Amino acid sequence: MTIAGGGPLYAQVRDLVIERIHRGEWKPGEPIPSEIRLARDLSVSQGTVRKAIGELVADNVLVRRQGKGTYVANHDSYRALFHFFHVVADRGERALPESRAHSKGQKRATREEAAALSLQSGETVIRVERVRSLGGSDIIAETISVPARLFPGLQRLPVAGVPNTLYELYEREHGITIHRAEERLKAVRPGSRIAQLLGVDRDEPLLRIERVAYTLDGKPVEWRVSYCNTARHHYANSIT
Amino acid sequence: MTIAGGGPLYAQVRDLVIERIHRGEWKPGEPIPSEIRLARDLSVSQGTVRKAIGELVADNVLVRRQGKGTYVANHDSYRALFHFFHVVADRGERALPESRAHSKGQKRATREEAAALSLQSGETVIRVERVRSLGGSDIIAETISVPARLFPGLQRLPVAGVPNTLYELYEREHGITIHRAEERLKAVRPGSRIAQLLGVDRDEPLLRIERVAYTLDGKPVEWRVSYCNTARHHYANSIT
DNA sequence: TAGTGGTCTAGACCACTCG
DNA sequence: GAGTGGTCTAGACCACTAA
Repeated sequence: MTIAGGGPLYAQVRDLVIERIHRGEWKPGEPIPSEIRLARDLSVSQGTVRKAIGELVADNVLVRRQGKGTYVANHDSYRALFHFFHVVADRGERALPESRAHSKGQKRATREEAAALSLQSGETVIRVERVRSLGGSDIIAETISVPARLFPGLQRLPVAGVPNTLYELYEREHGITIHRAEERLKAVRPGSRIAQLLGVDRDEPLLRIERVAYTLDGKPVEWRVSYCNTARHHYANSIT
Repeated sequence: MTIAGGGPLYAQVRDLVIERIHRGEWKPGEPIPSEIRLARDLSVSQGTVRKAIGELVADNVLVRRQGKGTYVANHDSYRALFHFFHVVADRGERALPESRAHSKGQKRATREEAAALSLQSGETVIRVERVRSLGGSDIIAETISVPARLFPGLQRLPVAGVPNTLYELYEREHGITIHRAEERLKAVRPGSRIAQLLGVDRDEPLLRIERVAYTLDGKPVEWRVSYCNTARHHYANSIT
C-alpha cells in the first residue's frame, strides 16, 4: 500500500475503497471488511483506515454502524426524499410524491441534453415524462433524460413500470449511484403543454428546476427539467 | 477537562471552543491557541484537540492554515458571495451584486416577522428595503428584518450607509456571526411595488426567496424576503 | 463471548511558514 | 531553527451487536 501514487496514505486507502465500490466489488447495502481487516490487508494502521473511512462517511458514501460494521450507503426512498427532493407543502409534513409517467421513448439527444450530459453528437437518450403529485394534487411536471448507452434494458421497461424513485432503479438495475446534483431554478410562465398537465392557467408562475445528476466519479448521467406549481408548496434549501 | 458534562472528551473540547468564540474571547479572523497548547491547558492529548478542531473546520467555524495556526472563520465578501448568495447570471461569471438601500426604519414586528424570528409580541425590528443589481441591471428587491434589541446602534445608521454585505456588518459591529440559513423558494407574480422597483410588468414571474438566518448557537436573527427577476439569471443549488 | 466501531493516548516524523 | 498543522503508528479501553 505504501507504493501507490502520490498523496497521503489515507487518501490512497480512500480512493481504493471508492474504486472497489465503483467496480461493484462492494455493493450498496453490503458491509465492507472491518477496519482491522482492511488495515492488515493493506499493511497500514487502523487509524489510517479509520481516517479514510471517516471521509467517505462524511461524504455519504459509507455508513458506520457501531458494533456491526461499515456499509456501502444505499439510496433508499428515505434518502431520495430528504436528500434530493426539495419540494415541500407550505403546511404539513414532508412527504414523498406519487408519480405517474405518461410518456417514454428513445430519441436522439437534443443540443441541450447533449450539453448537459457531455454526449457525443448523435447519441441517443431515453426520455421519460411524468407528473408528480403531493397530497392528491398534481404539483410537478417533469422530463427526465439519460444516455441510453448507460442504461441497457431501460428502453424495454413499459411506461407504467417506471418507478417513483428513479435513483433506486439506477442503482439496483444499472449499478449507477447518484452521488450529487446541480440545480438551477427560475420562475417562468408555463407553455401550453405544461399548463395542461398541471391544470393551471398560462399566466400562473411556475418554478422551473433544472437538474444535472452526477455519479460517484463525477460523470453527468441524468438531466431533468421540472415545472413546479408553488401556489401551496415551496422549494426548501438549507445553507450550512 | 475530564470532569465536565456528558459525552466524549473531544465533544467537550469542541463545545468549549464554540463557547469561547461565542463569548468573543476568540474573535473572527484571529488565531486560537495551537493544538499543543490547548491540549496542555485542557489536559488532553493533541489527538483529542485535533478531532474537536476537525469538526469545527468541517462546519466552517474554524480555518486551519498549515505552518501558521488555526483561525476563527471570518465571513468576508468571498464567503458571502459563494456561500450565501445563490443568484447567478445564466451566462458569465459568478459575481457579487451591488446594493442600493432605499428605506430603513424601526417598527413593531409583524406577525410573520415575529414568527420567523421567535420574537415576543410587540418587539421592535429594524427593517431595510433595498434593490440589488448584477451587471448593471436591477435583479432583486428585498426586505430585511432584524430584532432591534440584538443590533444596538444599527438604527442610527443612515440609509446610504447600509453596506452591501450585511453579514460582515453583523459580525464586525454587533458580534453576530451568521452560520446557517434556511430558504424557501416560490414562483410568484409581483405586487405593484415590487414590479415598479424592478421595472417589470405585473405578470412577469418572479422568484420569491424567503430566508431565515441563524447564529452559531442556532438562534434566528435575520428574516429576509427577496423577489428576483430570473429572466436572465437563476438560483444555483448544489446537492451533495 | 467475540467482533465491530468509537474514543483516547503518546510519540514519531513530515510539510509549511516566518523570522 | 522554532513553531505550527498534517500524517502515521501502536496500543489501550469503552460501547454496542449478535450469536
